[in-house]
Amino acid sequence: MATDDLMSKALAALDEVDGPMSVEVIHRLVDVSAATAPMTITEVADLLDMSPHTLRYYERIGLVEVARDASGHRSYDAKAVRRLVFLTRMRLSGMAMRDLQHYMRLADKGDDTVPERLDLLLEHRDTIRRQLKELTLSLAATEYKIATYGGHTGPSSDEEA
Amino acid sequence: MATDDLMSKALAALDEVDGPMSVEVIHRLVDVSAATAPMTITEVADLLDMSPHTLRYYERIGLVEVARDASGHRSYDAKAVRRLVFLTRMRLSGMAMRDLQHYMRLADKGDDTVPERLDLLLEHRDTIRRQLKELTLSLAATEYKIATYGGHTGPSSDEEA
DNA sequence: CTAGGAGTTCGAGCGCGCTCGAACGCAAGC
DNA sequence: GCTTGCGTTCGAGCGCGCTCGAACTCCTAG
Repeated sequence: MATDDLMSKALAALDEVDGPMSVEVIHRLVDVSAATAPMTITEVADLLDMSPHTLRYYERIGLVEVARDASGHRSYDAKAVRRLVFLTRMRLSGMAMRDLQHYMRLADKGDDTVPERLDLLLEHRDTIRRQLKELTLSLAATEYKIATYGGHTGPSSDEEA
Repeated sequence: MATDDLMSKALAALDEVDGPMSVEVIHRLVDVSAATAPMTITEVADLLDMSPHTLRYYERIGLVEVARDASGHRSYDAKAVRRLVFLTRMRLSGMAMRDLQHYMRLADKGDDTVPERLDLLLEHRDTIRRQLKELTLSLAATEYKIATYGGHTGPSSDEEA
């Protein structure tokens, strides 16, 4: 089973599945750029498919700053929402909270930190690539096992190897 | 950016990275089939790149049964090692402990449970496929962001969106 | 005036998958 | 005999990323 073989298998898999929510979510995230008016916590939560609890959590660990309205309620302006979209996207792709904190501290420091941020992104990209490769192998292994079961439905020769 | 475009990008990524350890680990796992003599806990731990602590943990949550030698030390026979290889592979591919427990309970019940186990595997395969798709999108998003930074190194137009 | 609902802060708790430490057992080597 | 080293059991702790509940405030509708 050559590596290229695995690749094509993985690709085929990707084509087969029409990601029920993931794709949709990302698309939704992309479209938020149009957001203008400040939003309430529940609106943002609904938009990003997360709980208000989590939004408050993100704020308290310093990932995002959020203004308050007259009565002390959070008011998410476009910038905050955009940042949360970015955060969500990165979290979805498996970036660790501590890395996001790091990244955001840099972002808050200004444009001088762009190169450093770029480094973080490049590193993250490599991480994703590694994950992709591992998952592809896992897929192959799982499909092999499935074939073992599906191939001959007789008694298993060796009790779960 | 069409989906096929993303696909090819992901594929290219897969080709670029030569997984420093993941591939190697899997290969090693595959080759263990030759194992014959009972092994000590540290030998198995070294083989599978995990700690003795973790091996004991796997045993105590019922994933695997391990015999003891005369002085009460664990003695991993070929069957146990094979099972651990399988477990490791599945864990690496992200199967949850509770699912593995379920699967192993079934395996211990005998061949009647093969269809049910097959279902679990099929489900897991779909999970991996979904993850692959999500990661591919994440990769695209990250590369887009990188391009944003790499493209023009001037002041960021909108402070981390 | 009162009840409801949405928001607030704060600190604690949870599920996962380990990870560790303390206290002990056993066999080999000096 | 005694240390060294590898193993044992048991229960507790940890890092992550939330998740929840209690107690409170504020605004609105009836």
